Amino acid sequence: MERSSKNRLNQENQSFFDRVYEVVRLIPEGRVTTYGAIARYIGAPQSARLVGWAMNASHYWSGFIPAHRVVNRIGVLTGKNHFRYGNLMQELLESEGIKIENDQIEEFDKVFWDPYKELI
DNA sequence: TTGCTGACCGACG
DNA sequence: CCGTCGGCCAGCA
Repeated sequence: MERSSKNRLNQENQSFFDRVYEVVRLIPEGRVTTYGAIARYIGAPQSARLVGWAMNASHYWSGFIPAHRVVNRIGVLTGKNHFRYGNLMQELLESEGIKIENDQIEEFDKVFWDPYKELI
């Protein structure tokens, strides 16, 4: 049998999901980042969709993962429907001082936190 | 086992 | 300014 893709590990011996969670936990309170930025940072620039999938799976994670601080590249709360109720994601962000209008983060460029720049 | 599908993104036409 | 498409990895039928 060929090696299953299921347990494929990258060069740092961590699964793709583990690396995603690691970065998400580093997002400062009151800041947000994007699926694509995370994907780029962990060396898989074309795997932005998987970052979203990882957020979906993060509900089963025991630790705290601030999935609400991850939005799409233009600052829209595309993942809001995956939270326990409709506007939980927005409430969490607003409680951290982020302003939102029609699922769009206002002044997105000011709260955007890019791991590719902030982390070395 | 194969074959979708997804909280995305960039490239094309 | 649209719409569409390929790609990446994991999970499920």
